[in-house]
Amino acid sequence: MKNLVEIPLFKGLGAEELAQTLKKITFQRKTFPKESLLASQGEECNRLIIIVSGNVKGEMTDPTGKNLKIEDIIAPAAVASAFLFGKKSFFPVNIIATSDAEIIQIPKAELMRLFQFDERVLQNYLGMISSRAQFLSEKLRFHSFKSLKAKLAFYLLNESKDLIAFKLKRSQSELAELFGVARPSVGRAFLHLQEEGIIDVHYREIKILNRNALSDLFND
Amino acid sequence: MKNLVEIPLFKGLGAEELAQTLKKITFQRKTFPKESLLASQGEECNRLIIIVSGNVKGEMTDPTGKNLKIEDIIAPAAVASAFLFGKKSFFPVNIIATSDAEIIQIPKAELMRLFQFDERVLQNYLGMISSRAQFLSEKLRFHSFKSLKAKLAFYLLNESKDLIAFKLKRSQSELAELFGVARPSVGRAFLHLQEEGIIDVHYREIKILNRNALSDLFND
DNA sequence: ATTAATTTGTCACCTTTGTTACAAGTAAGA
DNA sequence: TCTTACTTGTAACAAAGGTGACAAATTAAT
Repeated sequence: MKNLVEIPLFKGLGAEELAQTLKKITFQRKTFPKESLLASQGEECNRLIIIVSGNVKGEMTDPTGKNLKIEDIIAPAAVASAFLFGKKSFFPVNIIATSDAEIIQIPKAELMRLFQFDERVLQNYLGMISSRAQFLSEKLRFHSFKSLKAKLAFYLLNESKDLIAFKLKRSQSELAELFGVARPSVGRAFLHLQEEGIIDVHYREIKILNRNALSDLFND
Repeated sequence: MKNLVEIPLFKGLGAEELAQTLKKITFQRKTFPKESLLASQGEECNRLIIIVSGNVKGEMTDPTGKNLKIEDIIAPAAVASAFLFGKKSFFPVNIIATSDAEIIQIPKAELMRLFQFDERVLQNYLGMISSRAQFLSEKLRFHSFKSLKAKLAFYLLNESKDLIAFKLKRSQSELAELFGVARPSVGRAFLHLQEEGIIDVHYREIKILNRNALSDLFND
């Protein structure tokens, strides 16, 4: 049983302080087995769900029936925090446990009371939903790149962190899923970048030979 | 001089009530002439900027020095609200007035005080960021539809509002821009749907002949 | 009603990505 | 070490969408 002090929403509060605060509100604490559904796309979002331990993912179902993974959420983190206060408060994605997961659920009204009790919790929550909006905004910018090569170039530049040579954290299959394209297409895109002398690829080892050319690909 | 009661952040507050509340905090009210810079890329985002009247744009300077317009913001609206409390608390773009603009600026700490004075303001702010996230999420879901036909089918079903025949609000060129494809491709997609007997098209007049087939295009 | 501007239909050809398939390379465990 | 599972390289063909062009239809403006 993980300690709730480690949760971002409660950052800055001491253990005893947190215990006292939590006594004032009503909330649930429960566990979900791997692969189970915590919430489904379209369901009413009337509570804050926080992953205390374990991992979950947000997944959108696309028209061909394939699932497009939007995000991995690794404990400790909140789910659907940005959708709790909107006009249409419905989950935008299916929330699925990718491991056994322990969560807490706080009803919306109780969360508001929590904000009144402790300004730090409010600060934390504002930070969480703001970061979420930033994340979505970046994801959208990413999807707006027209060609696969542009997406790959953007991804590689971000991954490289100013290093010339580095190792990819994901397989080509995972990249294909992230980019929403077929796996061989990712292979081809790597091949093209290599043929153009922009990068050097050997399995997951990447060497950036022409950083400017790489950024030109998405800075049209 | 626009009335601040019309601003979304202060929705639900009466004029007198709002005046009293605003007396308790420190904030700036000022005007910017057309083309002037309200905030620059990289600058710390430590205040909420609300456009009371006029229009501004967000513009990004890319590595090669070109300016790329990211977003238009039309009064009344908040600027960079997700960057005030987020992890990356720097303006990601230059904020430039595209007309004479009247704004108010509330320092972050004063905004927090405002949240304490009036829970409705907090609710409004939470709602604003939530709506933004919902907007982004829907946009993302739309982009996740793999084929143009799926996007078009989704769009047509949403536009139809249970009617069999209706008139499109947008031209094919506008749809092309919305979908991120070329204009003739939109025309082809309409043609295909017509050839398949799913819809009947005559310029902007649309008749849905097979609603199920239409939803199948993005539902599986 | 007539003209001008915009929108739409459609064509031919090109590029990118999807699909399927199989061989070869790599990593991790027995 | 050897085996097994997974990842990568690559090929051939299909399908979707991009591009540029032009005519025809519609709408807006005079």
